[in-house]
Amino acid sequence: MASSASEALTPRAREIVAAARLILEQEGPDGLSMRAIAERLGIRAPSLYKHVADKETLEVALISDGLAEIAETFESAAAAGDDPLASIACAYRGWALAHPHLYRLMMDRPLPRDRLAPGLEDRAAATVVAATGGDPDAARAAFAFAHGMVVLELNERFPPAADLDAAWNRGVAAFGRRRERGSGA
Amino acid sequence: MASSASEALTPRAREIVAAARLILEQEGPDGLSMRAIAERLGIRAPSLYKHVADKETLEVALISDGLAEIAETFESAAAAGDDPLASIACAYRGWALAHPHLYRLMMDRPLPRDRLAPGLEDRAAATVVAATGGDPDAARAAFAFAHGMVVLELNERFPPAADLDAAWNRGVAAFGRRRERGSGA
DNA sequence: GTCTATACCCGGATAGAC
DNA sequence: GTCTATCCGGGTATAGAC
Repeated sequence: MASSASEALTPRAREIVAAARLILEQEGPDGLSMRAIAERLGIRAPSLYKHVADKETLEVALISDGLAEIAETFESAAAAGDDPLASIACAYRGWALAHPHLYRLMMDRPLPRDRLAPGLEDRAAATVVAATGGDPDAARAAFAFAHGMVVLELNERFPPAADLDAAWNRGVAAFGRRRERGSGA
Repeated sequence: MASSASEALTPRAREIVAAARLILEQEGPDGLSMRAIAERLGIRAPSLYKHVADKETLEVALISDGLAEIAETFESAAAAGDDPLASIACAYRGWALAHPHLYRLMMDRPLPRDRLAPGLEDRAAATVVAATGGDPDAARAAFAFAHGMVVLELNERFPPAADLDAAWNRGVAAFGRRRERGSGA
């Protein structure tokens, strides 16, 4: 199943993307230079340009891979528990905290929609919409809440003593599908 | 009333901060170089260092000023309408959309708490806590929601057709103080 | 308080040899 | 496909003259 945009790249280019990701996750965005990527592969920076057009292409590949991973994570989470929105929220937070620099790279700018695999963005969104009972306003509000919580947590914006789990629960409860009488199926 | 941290700076330093703010708001963070600031003031970059220690000090001043403005905005909003949380949310969104680059400078990193005027952060937070009926979890969730909405809107993350006002209303309703029977006073 | 000159670092990217 | 050499741009910041 082709879920990663970097699969359209040559094998060598995929190695370069993989090296870039390691550097990004370990050293942050300031460490992600073409020179550093080349060094990790044991070559010189100019050689990279035989395989990748430019740095921006590399970043698009990283963003695309991250999006695909989030979509997969959402689908697993939604299928797992009896409270899809809570499961998705938990998965979202977990993924973001596990990949802070990649998460920021993905979120801190407009999506390069014209360079992503078609349907990728919708795939991630669909599970959230479903979990909010098909209400797009609630889905967007829930997305905003989750992103806000994650990014404020990453940026150490809350007081150290703050109970972030409680705040998460408060938000998830606010946007969850209203339980219907009887079965939800 | 001393609400702005840059009031502790010399008059010339405040002129520099003002120039920096104009550049930041008009050209974004990449345009905010010491050279550009100096040029706007009709001097050379090295001269700035007679008045300001370094660039980071300048950024702290910008952040501090922005925080003070937000706190003032919140206080006015909370006092104005009959639904404080909705008023604050509206003020928050309005301020952020009016100052996108400054907003990001303020939010995209940990707060330099040790370099801010004491009580400044709490002052902004207090109105939100009050508007959520004193529930800190709800206040944090509301903060996260508002920040998420604003930053996703700034980053053009929602579909162009999305009704963001509706999403805002959905979130504000979710975190607002539960109306008590009779009067709220 | 401003200047010139400059040190020192970094980055992305290209040309052309091998 | 990799290399060396290099271009060209940018940035913060300091030294020392005036």
